[in-house]
Amino acid sequence: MISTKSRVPRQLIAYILKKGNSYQSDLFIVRYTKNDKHFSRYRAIISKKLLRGAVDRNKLRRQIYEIIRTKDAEREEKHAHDLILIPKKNILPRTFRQIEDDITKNIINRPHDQSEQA
RNA sequence: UAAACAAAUUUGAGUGGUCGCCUCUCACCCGCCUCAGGCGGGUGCGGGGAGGAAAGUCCGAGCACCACGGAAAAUCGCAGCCGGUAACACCGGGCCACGACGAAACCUAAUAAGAUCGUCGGAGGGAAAGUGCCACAGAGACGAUACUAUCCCGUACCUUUUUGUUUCAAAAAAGUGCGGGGGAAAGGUGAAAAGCCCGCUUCAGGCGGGACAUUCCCAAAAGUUUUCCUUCACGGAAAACAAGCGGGAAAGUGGGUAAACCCUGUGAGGUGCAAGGCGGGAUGGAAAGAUUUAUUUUCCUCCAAAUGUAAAUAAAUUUUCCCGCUGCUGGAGUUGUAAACGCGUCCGCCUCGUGCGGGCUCCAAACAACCAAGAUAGAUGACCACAUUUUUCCGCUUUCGGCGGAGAAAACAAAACUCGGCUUAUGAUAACUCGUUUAAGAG
RNA sequence: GCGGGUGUCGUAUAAGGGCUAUUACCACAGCCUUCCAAGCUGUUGAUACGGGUUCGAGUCCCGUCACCCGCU
Repeated sequence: MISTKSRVPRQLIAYILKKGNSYQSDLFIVRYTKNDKHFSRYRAIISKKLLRGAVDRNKLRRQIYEIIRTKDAEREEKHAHDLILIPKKNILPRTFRQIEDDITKNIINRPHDQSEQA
């Protein structure tokens, strides 16, 4: 789990989902915007259609936040972003290590600024 | 007594370490307002951090706002009795000619049924207010009907017999066919047959009596509640409610189905913490709708412009939500010890009873201790090591099997204002109770 | 969080409490054709699950499960 200030504030979520830029990794749909902080903020949203029980849904969200905490927690960045991660259906059979690889390679180390310029 | 199986109740998933999350108290630091102090942010020590079902949202409440002069109707529930309770569709007790299964006395040639007893279950008012439905089969399924059998009358004169006669004709009786009528005591059908039983009688209807159910009255009563008296305690008295049981009277009706409509009694105003209150409203986001202004496009008109119509975009205006605090965590609370009464159950004793004494479970006065979840796109996770169980693969040994290594799994499932129940999911391990089976022993 | 609704062969649909549960497409088999298609004939296959009421439930009542739709 990451602290409250490292998570995207609640009132920005609707705005990011509607107006933010978007791309997909192997396991996630990602929507993001720039922010004026010196660190990136994250939020994981899991659909009730993906996992029906509340226990499984809470566990997946905690694992995602745990990966972000160990790999990216409050890292200093010049151009930080607010990111929302939405898991896709093919995340279900994956182990913790496989999810960790996908987030590290495709999301945290991705140069978001280039895609904006393009 | 032991073992196995099954059910109910209680318990609710190992240990340690690293990093990390939410919240509370205290201390320190920073910033702002003000100078008692308050607000915001940060750091550190310490405390706390999901369940028996948090679930389904099926009932009952608290709490909050809105509406409201009263009554009735409609709609939606509930349904024998007493009590527990804030309340309930929950729980406990006892009742029932309510149902199922079992036992066996009496009766009987024997069986069945039946009064009785035991166990389990029961959404258990009313079918004598009315309406509807009851397939197939069957005569008939509820204002009864007329198939078979049966009785009466008429008729045919086909058959037989008798009387009579030469014969024919005629008459009577029986049988058969046809028509009309009487009529429910017999049958087979069916889940169910005009309610049941007994006696007398008729060609057949018919008559009388009994038992049960219904209503009213009377007497007593399981049980419960309240009050009073007395006592160390046991206890006693009175009043109220009282299902069912018994007696008497009336009525003179009787198939089933009300989880069919309905009738009777009884209850319910609506919305739900996203209720509601306070603050903020600077910027921004979402939704809704309208107005104004500007631009662009289309249409009408047209030489063109302006005006008008429709659409899109932008800006402004309005409302609601998004934000912070509150409601918000202490409540009909939980745990432990446990008196007395009482229900249940087991054991012993005798005078064998609605008996006495004792043990256990439940219930529970009183006392003590504790209250430490309050998140808000929603706080408990990840990794490592060890231990237990199950399982897969590989290697060694090899009769079942054992040893070593690697991997996987270890229930159902997570608060969202708070309680009381119900229902459903799961059941490692342990405890206790009841039941069944087997084995051994005793009578 | 709150509320409403629906479950019938593989698919889409019928069925006043009274059947061996209807019809069409699909599937399978046969006929027809040189072969395929079309056509004809036949077969298989279902009341979501568990109880209750009733002589008798797809239907009535209760409880689960799955799915769908609203409010927010």
